[in-house]
Amino acid sequence: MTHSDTPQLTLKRFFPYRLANLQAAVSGAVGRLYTGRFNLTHQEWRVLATLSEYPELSAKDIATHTNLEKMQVSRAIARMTERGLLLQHPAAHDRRYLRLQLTEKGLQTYRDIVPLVLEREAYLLDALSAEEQQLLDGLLDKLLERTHQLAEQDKLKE
Amino acid sequence: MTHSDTPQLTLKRFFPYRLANLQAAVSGAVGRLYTGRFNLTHQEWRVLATLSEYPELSAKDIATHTNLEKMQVSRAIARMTERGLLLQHPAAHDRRYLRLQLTEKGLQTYRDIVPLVLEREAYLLDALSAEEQQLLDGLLDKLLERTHQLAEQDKLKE
DNA sequence: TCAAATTTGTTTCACTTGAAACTATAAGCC
DNA sequence: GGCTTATAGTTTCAAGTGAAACAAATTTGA
Repeated sequence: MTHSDTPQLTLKRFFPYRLANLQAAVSGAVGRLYTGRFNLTHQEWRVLATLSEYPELSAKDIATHTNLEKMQVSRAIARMTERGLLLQHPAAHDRRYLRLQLTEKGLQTYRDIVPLVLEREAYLLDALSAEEQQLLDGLLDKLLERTHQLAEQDKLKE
Repeated sequence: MTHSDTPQLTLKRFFPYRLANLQAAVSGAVGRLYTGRFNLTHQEWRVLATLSEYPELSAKDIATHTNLEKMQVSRAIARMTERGLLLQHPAAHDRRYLRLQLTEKGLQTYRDIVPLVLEREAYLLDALSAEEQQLLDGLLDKLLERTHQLAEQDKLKE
């Protein structure tokens, strides 16, 4: 290694940068499917997908499931309710909780979108062999685990 | 496969969702290094890194190199100039162009940050074996290529 | 039992952001 | 040359965002 005061950093090879670019591109590619025709934001799509999978969650639960802030969920819910995609009822056992329920229109929207995004996901992953896909899956998990460790470390140092 | 009207989608296993979560976590982990102590935004960091690598680029060039919009670059440049991190001179041959140049303070800031982010990148990637790292690199490239194809397709359909 | 603390969800306020309009300069074309 | 078009960068304006304050309901713990 030659002598140098500053370690080398090449932005184009910097992993966080590469990951950010890929994510933005993937997010855009999938987002184009539901922002235009279905007029859903990214967050609304997540709420829709989560409620389809787990009916009658509360806003809090959705925040947990979707990695969104409770505020973003609150706003997504408000817009979706306004547009007739879901209904809110205060829960009987604890009136702080909202029981959220997709309307038929909400469910239909979900059913319309799912094939589109799955097809696009499949197209993306088709760039990889089955083995590579499985490997990628594991790599993402390992990396995510590390970010949790870093978050822990930083929290302690605060 | 059992019969079902709607193909299955499990948000937690949905690749774009997983990628978005990982990216947010990685971006956060690295961002914490320069947002707090150095008071740089994500975009300012990219501009700083790019100018360190390629001195005297124009704003347009930086936008290209960093995957930022020209507007974001314009704003980053304005803030960084104000804070004494860089200088702008109109280019002699074409006065529309800005010749951007890091000041000593800008360079020093860069030199201070580089070891921190490189260390963090290394820590993240240490979750993977050398082979896995190389593989990941290739996978990201292949996937990125696919997103370009999708962008092309969508552009034509517009 | 009832005051303090906690939890769920909303709202406010200041800041950031993106799209489009705009300014200034240069290039193309007759 | 002079008119149109294109390009670099900035500004404006409306919409989106996050942090923190807030309201309402519930739990805790003397």
